[in-house]
Amino acid sequence: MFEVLAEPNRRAILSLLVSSQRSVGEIERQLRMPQPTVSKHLRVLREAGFVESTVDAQRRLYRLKPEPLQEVDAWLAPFRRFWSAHVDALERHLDRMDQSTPTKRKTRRRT
Amino acid sequence: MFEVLAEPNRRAILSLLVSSQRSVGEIERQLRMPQPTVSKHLRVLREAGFVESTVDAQRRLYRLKPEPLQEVDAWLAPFRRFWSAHVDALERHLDRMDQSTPTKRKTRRRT
DNA sequence: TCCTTATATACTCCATGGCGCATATACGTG
DNA sequence: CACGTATATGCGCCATGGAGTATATAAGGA
Repeated sequence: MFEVLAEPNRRAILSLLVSSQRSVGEIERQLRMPQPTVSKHLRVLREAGFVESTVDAQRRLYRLKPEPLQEVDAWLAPFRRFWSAHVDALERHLDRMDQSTPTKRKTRRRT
Repeated sequence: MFEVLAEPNRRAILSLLVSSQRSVGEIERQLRMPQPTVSKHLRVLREAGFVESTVDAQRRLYRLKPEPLQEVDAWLAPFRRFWSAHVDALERHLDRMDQSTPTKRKTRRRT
């Protein structure tokens, strides 16, 4: 999942599709990348469930599927808790930097 | 950034650090990976700003830094809008699947 | 049917990156 | 200062994956 997103062109395709579905040719033109490249990346995205396609004459219309990105979002959840919990920690940190009153630290942090 | 996250061991390290900081040895033991591997991944994570370390005798204590993951979170934002907007779209889709009344589609989709 | 458009696939080349192993560096301790 | 512990780095090997080029497949139109 993250490997799929690691490729810049693929992220570009996803970002392009977020507004509306597109044909391969449209993606090719808007992102200025060769057609085989687009098709290959679409294949990867499709097999990973990031996009799906429907046939429209000779065109294929590709559109986003939410699930994989939702999983990424879910993976991020614990870290979101982490960084919101550390808004306070920053304050505590700044407090700790106040070495001018070096009283014995009582809230000692466990390792 | 996504390339850094593409590596499973690195994600494991991050997930481990979310609860508290750890030394290299602790990570090594808890994730059952050889020490050079841990150090190398930590290097990548450090250079990408995902973690930072402080010296504690011969140990290095590594802890999370929120910024890069917050960027990932930010990248995800437009897609979040997309999938919440498509709760309705799902209903419309199911509606469209009702092929039992195949009248000429009037809401023809623009490309 | 032939030609054009649209998309997918096959193949080769090359760069990148992870791993294992050995080794270097740094610090604390007897 | 010698030794053990903790961590970092260097090197060689190998697999993976992206780019480019050529070609295959499929559908529409004259």
